[in-house]
Amino acid sequence: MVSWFKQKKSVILDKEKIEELLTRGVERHYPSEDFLRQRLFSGDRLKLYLGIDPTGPTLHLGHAIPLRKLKQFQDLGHEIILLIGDFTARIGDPDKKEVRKQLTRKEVLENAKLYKEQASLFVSFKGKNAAKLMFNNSWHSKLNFSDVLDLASKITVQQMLERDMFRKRIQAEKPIYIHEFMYPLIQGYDAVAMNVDGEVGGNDQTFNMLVGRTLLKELKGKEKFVLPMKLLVDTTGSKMGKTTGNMLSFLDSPEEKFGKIMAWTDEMILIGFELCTDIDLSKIKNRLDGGENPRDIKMELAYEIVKTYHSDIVAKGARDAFVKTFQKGNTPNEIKSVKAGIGEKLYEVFIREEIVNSKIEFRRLIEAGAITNKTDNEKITEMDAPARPSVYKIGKHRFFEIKAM
RNA sequence: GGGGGGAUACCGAAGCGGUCAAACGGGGCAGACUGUAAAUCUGUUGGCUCAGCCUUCGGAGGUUCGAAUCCUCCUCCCCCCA
Repeated sequence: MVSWFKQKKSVILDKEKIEELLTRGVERHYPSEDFLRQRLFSGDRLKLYLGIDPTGPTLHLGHAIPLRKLKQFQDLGHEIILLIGDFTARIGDPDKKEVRKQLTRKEVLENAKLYKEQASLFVSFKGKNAAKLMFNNSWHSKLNFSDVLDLASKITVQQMLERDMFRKRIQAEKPIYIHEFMYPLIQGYDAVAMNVDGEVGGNDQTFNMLVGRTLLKELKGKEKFVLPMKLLVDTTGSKMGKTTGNMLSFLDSPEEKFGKIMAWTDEMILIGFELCTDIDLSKIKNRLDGGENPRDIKMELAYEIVKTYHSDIVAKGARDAFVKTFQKGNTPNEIKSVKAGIGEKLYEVFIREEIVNSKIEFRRLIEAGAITNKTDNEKITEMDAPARPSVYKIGKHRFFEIKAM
């Protein structure tokens, strides 16, 4: 009883903060918003987690959104866990089109290496309410076939088939392997293994998170809340997916991050503020409605986001670089520099440095008038133009400085 | 186990003996327009020693002057029946 009293005291019951937590960026609430509100006001210290599968070498902006939500829970004194899906990543969450290539344990661990460090930009792994880092291989690797059967008996095939990924596969007459089919079950078991009160994640994870909810209810009689977050997408739906390549990576340079955000459509400005900053949304909305140039508001968004990853000064620098390069058409301060030998042709250097893939690709760029020598302010029109020590620009965004060897 | 259908470039999808490096759509890249926006329009999207040549249509053989297209075997997938 004593410890229970202690826990009660450690949780903050700030009404405003709780409402912000319940609404900002949240797509839905399971089982209900009121359920979670009651839990938050009950004074209980809740245990919740965010699971990330280390399928790629770095976190990206999409991960930051639920991480920020996790942070809000942490700030209120709740117990938060960042779960690295080192087991689940090997299977891969089923994709709507193809069977994923299975990763090796080594690849997965390699990917996960920087995750904690990157996640600590948002949640704290230090101090008195430090976030915990867990790995789901530690329990999944111990389950045997009999355990798996017990779990599998809690979910029906019909329930599993509700997953849109599976439906799409079936519709497209593409194979679904049993190990993929079991993915939601495996991921769902995480909630049981950690015996949590809740989970946050992207809206695309709703199905998996709900499987966890079902399992926890079946096995421990516990009502797990599930908080799916809105996804950062443009009006057409899925422009920001990592497959399309324009997702902000944590490892992008500040300038790249700034530029990528500026390339978002205007319709994403408000959702961008909602999901990636703490700024009051009503003010932004008023300004947008008031006819202010969306570009300027987007610049602020880009600045705010870059600031969360780097620092105020760096964000300002990225903004200045953006203005200088794209609004005034100058050369950015920091550009990739490559060496060229005497007598080397421009295409030879570009191919060697993998700036272009082939000679014919270089030719196409020449023919399109896409390559400029910025130092001489001259368009390159000849295939065999020499590689001069100058700054070259390909298209709008790519700058290279060639230096003599 | 039986029967039928299918595997085509980054993805989807035409082609079914020569005119096929392969229509069309999406995505990518580039150009115009702009706010590096978005939308739109245009070009381009295997490689090279570039009016030509080489490699590519699941894999391996074969038929043919000639194959993505026909035949054989293999691998994989889907559907229907049991």
